Amino acid sequence: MASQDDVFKKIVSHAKEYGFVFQSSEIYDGLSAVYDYGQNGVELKNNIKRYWWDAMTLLHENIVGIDSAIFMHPTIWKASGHVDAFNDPLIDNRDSKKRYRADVLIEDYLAKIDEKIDKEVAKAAKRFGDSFDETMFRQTNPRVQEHIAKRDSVHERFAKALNDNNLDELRQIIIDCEIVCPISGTKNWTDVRQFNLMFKTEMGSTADGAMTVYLRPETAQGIFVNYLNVQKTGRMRLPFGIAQIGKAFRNEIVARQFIFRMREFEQMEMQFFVRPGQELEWFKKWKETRLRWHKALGLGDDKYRFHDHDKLAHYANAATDIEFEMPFGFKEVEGIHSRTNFDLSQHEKYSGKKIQYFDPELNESYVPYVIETSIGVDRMFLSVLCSSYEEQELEGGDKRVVLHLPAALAPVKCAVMPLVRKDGLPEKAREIVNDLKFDFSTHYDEKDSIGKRYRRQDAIGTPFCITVDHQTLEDNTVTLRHRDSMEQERVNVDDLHRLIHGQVSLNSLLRKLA
RNA sequence: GCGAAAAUAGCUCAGUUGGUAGAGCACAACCUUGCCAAGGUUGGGGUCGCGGGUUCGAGUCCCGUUUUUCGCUCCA
Repeated sequence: MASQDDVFKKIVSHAKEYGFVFQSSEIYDGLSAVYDYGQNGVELKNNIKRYWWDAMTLLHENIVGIDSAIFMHPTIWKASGHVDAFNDPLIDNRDSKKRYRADVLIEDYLAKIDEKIDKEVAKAAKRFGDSFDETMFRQTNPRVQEHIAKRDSVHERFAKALNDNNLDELRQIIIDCEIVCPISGTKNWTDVRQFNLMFKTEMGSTADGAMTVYLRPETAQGIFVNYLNVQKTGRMRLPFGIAQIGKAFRNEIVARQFIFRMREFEQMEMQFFVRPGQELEWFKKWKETRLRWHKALGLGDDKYRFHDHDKLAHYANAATDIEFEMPFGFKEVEGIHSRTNFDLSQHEKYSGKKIQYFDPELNESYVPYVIETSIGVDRMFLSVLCSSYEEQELEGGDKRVVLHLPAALAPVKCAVMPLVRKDGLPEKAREIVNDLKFDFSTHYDEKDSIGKRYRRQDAIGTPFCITVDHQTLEDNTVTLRHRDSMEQERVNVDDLHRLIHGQVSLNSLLRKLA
């Protein structure tokens, strides 16, 4: 396990040293759980996104893409359940380590005062018998009056604190009322915090005209609210899917493990709309389709497993994760959910618009059911990086660090280098670059020894190195060096394009899926 | 969020009882160089995460804070 941690540390260092991932705002000490992609990272990430996008939209004629805004109408998050589920003021007891809703603690306390009053009343009623005047008793009895005064003053503070969303005041009420933890019996409380996972901001420039809007915590809702637009303008017939790639934001309480759990992250989601009753059949189909997409990358079939959910979310009737073996264990990379008609029905209810599909075969209208495939771009990036990283011992005791990236995902496809920096070799190499650069991301490098230059390319996962030597000037051939085997072959310059294209194009990956 | 550990050059790290901030690799320039991190010369780069305190003097001791990692907790 320790060596696994070491490997992960090395991968994180490597990611920084070679321009894949940097900590955000690093020169200002960084920002917790936010990361930037560097010059090589952005290329790798874009290639991953392109692989997914093409697999969805090119290979399925009934799947189209959209790009919805990050800002959405706030009511959408009420409809989806995101607002209510995560707006509670929470407080922890440091001794029992239990977490409570602060408002519930105070309400319980108020209820207990009422119980005390009722007890006093009951006792008096027993004593006075038929002549007991309850209203009079409540208004005049000093002990009851004391309880009522206490209750009313606390209730007033409580209502005001809730209304002002004043968390400090909520805590102060708990302290002042000497409310104890039901488990530990102590008053050792933390601050009251609101664990809303959604980031809030304001839209509109004037204070009174401003509206609270949220940064979306998932991209899925952007698809649901555009269901009608796409279905109608695209003349889509069920079953069909809508795909989207975009940023999402979650104010995670604990965000850790490098780019595995970030506060700002990117999702690739596809919502597939089907006839009610057929959803589980499609769920199964998409499980297989998605796993095939992962395995086509060749990172190792044994690195994947399904994790079926036993406990289902309120909106789902089946759910599974595709987990990938990271250096820190099997972790969720993609989720596949059968979301029923929950989301579209909720939007029907909250928007007042009819969101249905007229099925010409059944001759009836219904709210479609949805199968969702949702994959984290950054997690995918991490899984590719981790499984590609290798420290090799070479013959003669040399070492090299090589990224065995799938060639189609590599940030740089080939590097062209003159064997020596003289005799017209650099010029010839430039000539080759100027031809290849229109189709492939191509590096030129003439600095340092040839071995060193190979190692530099290995470290960022460049699949091919092309070396120009004196023979090139005579017969127009170069050596083509393969990253993984380190083997070289002598090929004609005119064949380079064809040879490289066959290995590095997305096309070659996509064909495995057909 | 709680507990623990760490932070020194781009990377990996050393830095003695508190006494002028170092190494290897990397980077830049020039020379040399015929295929897997070659050699030579020269150079750039660090207010030791940040802010206080103790001290004649702090990378080193104390307090706070930020970030990261690990365990627990949480995860619609």
